[in-house]
Amino acid sequence: MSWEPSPLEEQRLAKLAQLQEAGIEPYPLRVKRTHTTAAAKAAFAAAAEGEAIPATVGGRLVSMRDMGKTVFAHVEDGDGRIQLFLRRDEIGEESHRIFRKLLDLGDFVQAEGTLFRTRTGELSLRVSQWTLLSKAISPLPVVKEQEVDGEVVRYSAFADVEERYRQRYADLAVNPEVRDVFRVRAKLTSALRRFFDDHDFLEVETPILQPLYGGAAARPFTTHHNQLKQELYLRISFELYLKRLLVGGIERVYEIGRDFRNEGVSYKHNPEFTQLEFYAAYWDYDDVADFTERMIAYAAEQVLGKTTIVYQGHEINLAPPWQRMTLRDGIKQFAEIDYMDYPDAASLATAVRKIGGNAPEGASWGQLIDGLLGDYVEPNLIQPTFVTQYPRDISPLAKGIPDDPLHVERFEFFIAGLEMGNAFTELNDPIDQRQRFEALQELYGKDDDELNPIDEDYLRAMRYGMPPNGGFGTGVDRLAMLFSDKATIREVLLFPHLRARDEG
RNA sequence: GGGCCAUUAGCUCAGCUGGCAGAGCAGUUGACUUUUAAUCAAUUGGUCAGAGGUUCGAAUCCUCUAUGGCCCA
Repeated sequence: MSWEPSPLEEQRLAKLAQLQEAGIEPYPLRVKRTHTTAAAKAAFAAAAEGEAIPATVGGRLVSMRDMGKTVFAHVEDGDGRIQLFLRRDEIGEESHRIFRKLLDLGDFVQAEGTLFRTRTGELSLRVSQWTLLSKAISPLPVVKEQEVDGEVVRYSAFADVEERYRQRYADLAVNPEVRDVFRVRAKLTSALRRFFDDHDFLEVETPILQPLYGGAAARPFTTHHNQLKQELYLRISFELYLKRLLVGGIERVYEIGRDFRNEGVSYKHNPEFTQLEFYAAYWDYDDVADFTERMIAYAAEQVLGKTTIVYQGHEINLAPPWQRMTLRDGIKQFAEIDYMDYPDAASLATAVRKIGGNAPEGASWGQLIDGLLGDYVEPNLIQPTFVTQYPRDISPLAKGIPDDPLHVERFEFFIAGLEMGNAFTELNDPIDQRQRFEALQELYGKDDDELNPIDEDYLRAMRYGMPPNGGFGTGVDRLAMLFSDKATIREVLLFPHLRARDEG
């Protein structure tokens, strides 16, 4: 799509030409900023009464009030805003005229002067000289603010959800609270890394382009290496690579990175999302659960300064210990079915349909149970909860519970009615693992496109001996939603996936 | 995949049972030397998402398409 200037953009292009005619470089190379807006405010606060503090600030012009011979304007930088105060008899007639006539909201400017308070008490910069830093051609949406009883009231805004995502740069430029969401997100990932680093975990990066995919039930994206003439998949999880590293002698390992799943898009799913996985040798799933609740509480403390958070109107206490229930008890409680009374898929499907539940044709026993969990249990788990002991046939990488042929040592945890993560006592028996993979092929057949191919190299690694270990995975985006009180994953992704649109 | 809703000026939105397409902000011109949603006066700006249909006449009714939102599976 090519760009046709709008009438407003034509006006600004004309101003750009006039600036150049006046000898002003609209995109200069160098900047001479001495203070951020925050530093300027701090310097003024620290100075003695009446002391003249010189400062040069730079930022985006976000408001202008032209009083004739006097102009008030606000510039915004990464730290905040400061008001500029320009008088014709102090900056010169030509400079004054150009500022009023040829600058627009959205332009970046630099202003030099001294700090003072205006009559109404606002800390401002009395400008002696200003320069243009960058001319904006396209008009940003104009957002006006007024402080009423300490509350900032916004009048007019940039609110169209689709446009905000498609033009996130404009969204960020205009809506400061959007920038805050991504500060929270960045604090979250750095807090998680710190927690792992403090517990002797090694951060690693494993292949995103993989010859085989695995570690989760999901359809992959496929791609192609031209020179090698090789089909490749974008990873759907890190699991099988991270566990290879345990074989290699790395005892505690984690990775934070991107996973890709070729599936539907929803308020909690994006085709690419950020995953956190860790594996620790000599741990079982109880150790992992203990670590998990401490990790999330630590992150909340670091990011938000407290372990009690409010999410979509629910007050949630993240401080350990979290409640724990078996999956069987959870389903008994919320769906009023004891699935152990229905030991095969057919009878369980009948029971599910009897309570009005969804039981797709061909669903396995474990898949039916997983469906009951999602439909009946998950929405009720507002306070953090570990749901433990999962059906074996949907958990091919988890170790079985002794003397229980139907269940494995696995938990998922839920907060605010959202599935937040998944963990097991990891299966480290290469013979059992092969049988599990083969059983899956048998149970789900070749027509299930969520079924992973058997990864022979992974089995080879296991045959060298894998220490007993506990593993864990969580969606970082969902944690970011939780910590920033956002109802959709798109609000915590800078550039969420949207369908392509014809732009003419 | 199904249902409901939305799409009108750069932004936020009105526009009724079909009858000249509007407001606020932004923009433009002018006034104003401490304003802050500055104010005052004047003023520009439209492929009413796209295509087709009904009608003397469609932003408005109907059909299809596109994109998005919400709910359901």
